[in-house]
Amino acid sequence: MSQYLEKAGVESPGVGRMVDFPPRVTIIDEGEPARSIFRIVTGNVMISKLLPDGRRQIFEVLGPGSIFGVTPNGRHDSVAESLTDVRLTAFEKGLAERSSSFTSLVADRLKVQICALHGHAVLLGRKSAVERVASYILELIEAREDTALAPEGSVTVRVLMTRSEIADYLGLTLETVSRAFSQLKRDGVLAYERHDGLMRVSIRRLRPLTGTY
Amino acid sequence: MSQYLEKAGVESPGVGRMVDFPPRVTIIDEGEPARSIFRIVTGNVMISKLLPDGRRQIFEVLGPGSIFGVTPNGRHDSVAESLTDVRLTAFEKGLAERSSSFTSLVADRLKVQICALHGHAVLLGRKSAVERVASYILELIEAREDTALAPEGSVTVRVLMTRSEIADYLGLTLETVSRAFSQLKRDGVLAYERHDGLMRVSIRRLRPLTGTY
DNA sequence: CGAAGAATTGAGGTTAATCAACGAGGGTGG
DNA sequence: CCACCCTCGTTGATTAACCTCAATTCTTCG
Repeated sequence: MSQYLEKAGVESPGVGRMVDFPPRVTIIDEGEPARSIFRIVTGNVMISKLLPDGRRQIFEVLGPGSIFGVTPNGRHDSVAESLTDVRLTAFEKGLAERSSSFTSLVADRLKVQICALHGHAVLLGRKSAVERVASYILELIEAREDTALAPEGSVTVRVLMTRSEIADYLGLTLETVSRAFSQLKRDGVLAYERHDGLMRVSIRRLRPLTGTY
Repeated sequence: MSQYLEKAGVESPGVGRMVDFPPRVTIIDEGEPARSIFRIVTGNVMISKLLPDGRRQIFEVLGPGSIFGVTPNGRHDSVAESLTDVRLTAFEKGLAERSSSFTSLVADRLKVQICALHGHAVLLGRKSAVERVASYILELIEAREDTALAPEGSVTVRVLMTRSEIADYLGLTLETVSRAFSQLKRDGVLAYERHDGLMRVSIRRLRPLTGTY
């Protein structure tokens, strides 16, 4: 387990303890014995796997309410790392498994995750580079809290991941991701000047490019 | 729901009813309202999604003991079709959700599935064509019932899927899959003459080609 | 035996990866 | 405060992997 977990733990027995992490630190390492199940209170967490030669695949980017650290055997099969500042609730594994209300909460979340993984498999197996990036941006838009505004017009999103992280999420190289962004910009699908992650997106133009609709 | 389900149903109340399907028929269609949860007794089931333009991605091939037809909302998000002759147990959704023992069985299976989907995402996002096919064959070997024999030597496996189905599973074209098989054959990793799916595989030579170890 | 579906193989094209250079922004230390 | 460095992003040139199109063979089944 990480250093941060030990330091930041605030006991709150029976409910789970609060834990905080700074951006881009490892929360769970692959192969580690599974002691806790985590629930995201605020922030984002990336779940990934590393091949022995260094290739990485990120398969999920989780937000508030999501659960991670669940495994079939007693050992974590993937890496979890913070993308932003993160606040988590950590539940002791054995304890959590005996609570039926908790179990059904976990089961519900797993169903949502499986759904998302199915969609991501389609993206990885069957979509072109531009389709992948377009799908990614649409995902960002749909994940926003203020989901109300402008369902079909233009919206502003903040891209928190680096080009390299997006590449590892979409099964591309960072250069290809960058080129796809540039093309979408040229085509008037999205607009940005500074490299601060903020971009204005035309949903109407974006949606047809995702391959899904 | 499919025609077969209605015809073949054999009531066995409280436990779930038995249902049989011939090979390569649709068990669940995408978008269909979710009424039942299925458990495989014998045979194999493929879970896939179709893009509007016809591109298909198969993300799981399930065997005995596996569960499918579980969704977060009340609607199926993917297609389930039989690969072989299949015998299933169908559980009424509402009923199943009220049984806590059933819920925890489902949860356990979902965890295993998520694990498999993670591995498959790595394959789709980061592996070469030959690595994908090698991984696929290794998967077949590990899924066999008679898993005892020859842990490191040569084994015989039966490839049930067509090249086209394998391609849709591995995110490739059927030609690329065929070429990968041919290459593995040339390199002495596997051997076969007839196109009946039976092949002799050297696990020792196969494993290093999967990219995972 | 003929037809249809599946697998193989070849030739050529396209997409994305690789290799490489450069610019912008942010932080650190002199 | 400024120079430097480092990371991140962008873009160009080239290469490699995989896809597409096409022809041929194998297998099964009526």
